[in-house]
Amino acid sequence: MVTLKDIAVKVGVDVSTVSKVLQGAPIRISDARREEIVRTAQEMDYRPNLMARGLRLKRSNALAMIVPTTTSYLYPEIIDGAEQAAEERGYALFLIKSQNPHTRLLSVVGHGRIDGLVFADDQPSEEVASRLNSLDVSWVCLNRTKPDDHGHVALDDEAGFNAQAEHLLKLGHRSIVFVSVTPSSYISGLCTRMFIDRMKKEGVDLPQTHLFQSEFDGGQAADIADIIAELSPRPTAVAAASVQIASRIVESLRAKGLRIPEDISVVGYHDSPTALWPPPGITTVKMPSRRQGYQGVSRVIDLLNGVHFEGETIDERPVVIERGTCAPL
Amino acid sequence: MVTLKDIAVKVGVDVSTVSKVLQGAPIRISDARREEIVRTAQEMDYRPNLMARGLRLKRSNALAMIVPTTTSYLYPEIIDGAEQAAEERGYALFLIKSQNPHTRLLSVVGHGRIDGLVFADDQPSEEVASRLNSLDVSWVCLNRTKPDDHGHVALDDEAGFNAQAEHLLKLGHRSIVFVSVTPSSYISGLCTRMFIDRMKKEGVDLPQTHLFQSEFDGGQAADIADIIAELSPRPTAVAAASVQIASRIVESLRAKGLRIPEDISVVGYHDSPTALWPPPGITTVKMPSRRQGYQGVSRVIDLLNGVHFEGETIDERPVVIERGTCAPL
DNA sequence: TTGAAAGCGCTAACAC
DNA sequence: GTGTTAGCGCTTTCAA
Repeated sequence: MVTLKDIAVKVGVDVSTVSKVLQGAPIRISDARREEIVRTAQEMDYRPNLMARGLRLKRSNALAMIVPTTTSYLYPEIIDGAEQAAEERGYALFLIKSQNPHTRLLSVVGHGRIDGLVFADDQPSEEVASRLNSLDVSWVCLNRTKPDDHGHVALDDEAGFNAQAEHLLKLGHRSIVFVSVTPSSYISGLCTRMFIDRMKKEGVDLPQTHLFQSEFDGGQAADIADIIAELSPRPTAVAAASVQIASRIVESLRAKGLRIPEDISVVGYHDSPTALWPPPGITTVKMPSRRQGYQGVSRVIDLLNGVHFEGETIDERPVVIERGTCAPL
Repeated sequence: MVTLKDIAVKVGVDVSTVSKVLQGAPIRISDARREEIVRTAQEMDYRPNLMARGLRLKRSNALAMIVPTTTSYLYPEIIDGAEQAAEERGYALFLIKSQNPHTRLLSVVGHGRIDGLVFADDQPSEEVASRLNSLDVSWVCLNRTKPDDHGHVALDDEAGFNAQAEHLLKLGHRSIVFVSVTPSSYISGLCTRMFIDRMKKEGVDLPQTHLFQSEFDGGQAADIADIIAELSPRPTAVAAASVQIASRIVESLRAKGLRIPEDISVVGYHDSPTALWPPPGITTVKMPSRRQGYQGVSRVIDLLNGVHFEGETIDERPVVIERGTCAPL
């Protein structure tokens, strides 16, 4: 392992000089010296000892993002955004599989090993949260279980479900089914309301018989599709709060002999590889998940630098990705 | 932040004494003292500074596992096993999303931040491998692209495809299709051969027309199912090298009006949540992936402790999970 | 322009 | 039984 001292000895200067030069600190030094130091460091493949630096600076320059066990298809995008932000700001980003309770998390994050955390899935319990604070670990959540919690980086689901509703309305649909997700966050519990409200503005009422609930991964979607197929009069469109649900519904309705989108239009929510099945894919509302990951990391780093932060909603516009499961009435 | 010194001052002893007591080192000290030190540490919620310890010991006690971008369904099991091993041996385990090339990996692993790596997906390039070695980072791979590479923790796919073949043979099938995966590792390139060899032992020959290749995630499976359905005489069983492929084939064959398993039996490879679709799920060969993750981490830790390691094949037996897509001829 | 020195929190060899 | 001491590699203040 090559240290600052090795370089210092080789060049014939003091370690502190090498340290300053390598950091690009604004010191006055002859260009020749500076160049020689930099070159020598490269030649020797010098890599700073992060433990020593961390001990001195009380900073590890490492972040971790907690992601769920189930390989839910939203996370690759979030992770990509998060990694980009981390890289841009010179931080290392690790992933930790989320587990409940988060007790093991504390020993992994440890003391000084990780500067900040992004909870991409669930949220820390009161106890874990206060331990994190006492360990001086900054953290933000991407999901919300309560409206007024510790700083969050949330998606604008109101805009998302608005966009979904508008897409169907624009195509002329008025007899619509909405399949929400089992509440797992503050927002998912409200999605039915958001969708209904937007519909009501257009004078479209959704009766109770047109409201369903499924697991995010599409668990009960097949049963729901059975019921939808039997409704009379048959609705002309189905909006689902996840693309997995939409995908399953398309499969099930087709299996019953219904044509999608000719007989019924189907639209999902969020975009992911799942949305490509069945081919040529599900029409869906793409939310700015990548950006959410990016901002999550950015905000944690800001917190570390003393920049206060109350919470944030990503204002990038939702985009309807048309893949052929929606048609005009 | 509370340090050893804080405790030492409070109790009225030296830091080194506190250090030794808290590590449970075999020193002679009065029980009263020892008890007081331990109690005080607890009361003050002492947490060792991992940077300081790491600097001193030249060990971070942290490992990372490289997992692929695509949320392939095998990984949850591998990760679970890996985390268990890490926890048992007192290591923190982080996940890093695999990326090609691995250049960013080096800066994330840094110098001293991570003691060892498990590559769960691909393998490091020559260059990255040599950098890791020069950084004194131990590593193992779970996959193999070459037969005689740096120490691996591999699955016994020979036994796996044997078990798959035997299951179909035992049910009386003799006209069989095999769908392999696009080679991504040393083993996956050989899977067709393993299956065929086992079949040949029983006097069953697979003609070229009965051999297909698909992406691991089932990409081309629908097209392949189309061809299978038209084969004449129609084969009585399909063996696939992934459960995703099997799942897609079952769906496609059923969509064409064939009954599974009455008309054709289908068996997958590996087990995962995907195997539950379509209900009640796909009959498959479960490989010891959990164990593979566990051993991967164990071996890295062994390497760190100077225990040499050439490579290993998990000898836990593959198990056929019967879910109803296979029937006797 | 450059160097000396202190110290981050911890461990371990050695002294008493 | 317990304390002294040195040092891991780095940064930063202060001195020259």
